Amino acid sequence: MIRARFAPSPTGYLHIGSARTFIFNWLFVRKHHGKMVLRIDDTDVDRNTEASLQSIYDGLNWLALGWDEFYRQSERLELHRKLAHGLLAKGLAYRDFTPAAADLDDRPHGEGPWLCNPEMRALSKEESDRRAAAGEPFVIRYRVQREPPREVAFTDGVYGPQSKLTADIEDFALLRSNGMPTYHLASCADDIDLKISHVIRGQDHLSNTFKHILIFQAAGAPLPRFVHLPLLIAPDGSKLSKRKHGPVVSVTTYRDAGFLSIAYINFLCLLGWSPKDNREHMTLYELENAFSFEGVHRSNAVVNFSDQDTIDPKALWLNSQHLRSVPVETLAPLVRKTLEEHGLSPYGDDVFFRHVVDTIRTRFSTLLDFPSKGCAYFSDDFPIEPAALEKLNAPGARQLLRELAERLHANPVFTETSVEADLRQLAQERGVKAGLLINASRAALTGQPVGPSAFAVFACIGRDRVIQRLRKV
RNA sequence: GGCGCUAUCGUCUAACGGUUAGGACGGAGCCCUCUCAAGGCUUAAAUAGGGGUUCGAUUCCCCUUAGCGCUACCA
Repeated sequence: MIRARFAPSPTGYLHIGSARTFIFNWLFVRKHHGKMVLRIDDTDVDRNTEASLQSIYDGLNWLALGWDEFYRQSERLELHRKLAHGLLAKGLAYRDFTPAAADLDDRPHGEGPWLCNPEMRALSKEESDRRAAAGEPFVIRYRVQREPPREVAFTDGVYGPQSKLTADIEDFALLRSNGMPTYHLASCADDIDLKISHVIRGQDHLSNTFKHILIFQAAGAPLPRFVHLPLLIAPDGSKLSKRKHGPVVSVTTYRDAGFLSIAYINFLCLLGWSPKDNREHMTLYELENAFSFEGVHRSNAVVNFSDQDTIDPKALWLNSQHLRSVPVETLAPLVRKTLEEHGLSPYGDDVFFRHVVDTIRTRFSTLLDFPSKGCAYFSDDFPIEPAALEKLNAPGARQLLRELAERLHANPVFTETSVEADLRQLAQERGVKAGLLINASRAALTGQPVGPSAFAVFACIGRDRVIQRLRKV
């Protein structure tokens, strides 16, 4: 049984890189009919916030992929502590009574890496027990094998065979002096307990994996398969951070920019992964079928944004692709919701609304375009753009539009073809090019010089409003 | 400093030793056309550098360089 987990820690909003990790986990699980576990890694009490937990839910809910099981590490602390004390009892870990370094610079370094505090590592059991009983604070550290050093090895699902000597691994902490587990301990203890078969996470954990393997082995647990994903980075090669790059890195930014979640998912999948057959615009179903770790890259991928353009152009392009290709039944409710958020409500019934959405969506690239560029389709109160005004100011245009209004009024039939016939006939009678009337009509009806075929516009605005708008030009 | 990972157009990527190094976004141009998109076509744009191995290297090996990660009682 395939069991994968996504384990964010609530120390910030849902990060774009985390979202991609979640998506890759999800795709892998779904493809193999496994279970997706959402686990909140909240063992760092000082940095956890309710707000970031909420942001994680907001982001994940928007992606709408779902998960099968849910856990919070803070509710499983006994399990973690039990493992740490078990290792202590077996001599595989030891107490370190050295006070925590207040400053990172206090750490001993320079010549080679810091490996351990030999005095503490050598403390006798009796001495260690005595000092602990006396109430002296301590951290529990894993006792990494030193003499002789041995090789720790595993095969990564993306990066292939990996190995490291224990001589290069420091005696890392398992349990803090405040009794809280460290990330390494909690993560492994839970992965063991939750029977995680595949640990799929960011490449920043690749070197940590050796420590994790040591914990798994000490606990006598079978190793899961480890799969590391290349990181998402900024155009300057630095890692994406909110402080430096602003809201670009937050998932909700894309949601609020009018993205379809499938487009965002599609975009993220293409960062560090490829179906290898030149497909780019893919449905969720297609992604699910195409996904495999074979196609995952080993180098980091740049999210291409700038100060002026905070959205990656390819993401925008994919959004416009999905906007015009998702079933209109799927799109219409999203558009309706967006309109409502902007104080607009569609004319007519559902069928008519869908027709309008279907007509105008082909030249939009985000949901936000519906209330802005599409304003005239949902409200009588729309701005006239300067370029549209020019079309209206063409010689004779306004007069002809008013005449057209009366022709349409006189004709009980109102369809794209009937309107076209009426308009062309009028143009011919008055000796003007149809294009003049066509462009002026679009300008009058929508306030814009650009848009769908003018006759489609007539149909989308509706007979009564068309006549009303043309009469008052 | 130590250990590890990585390196193809501006960006995302394809090419599992033999290709005129392919596609996409973005750029430029053309076509289509009632406008604007879309769509179609064309075009500019890349194998970090140096050594090997090989008949032949984007591809395999080594070195250099650059970037990234870990090196915390953060995750």
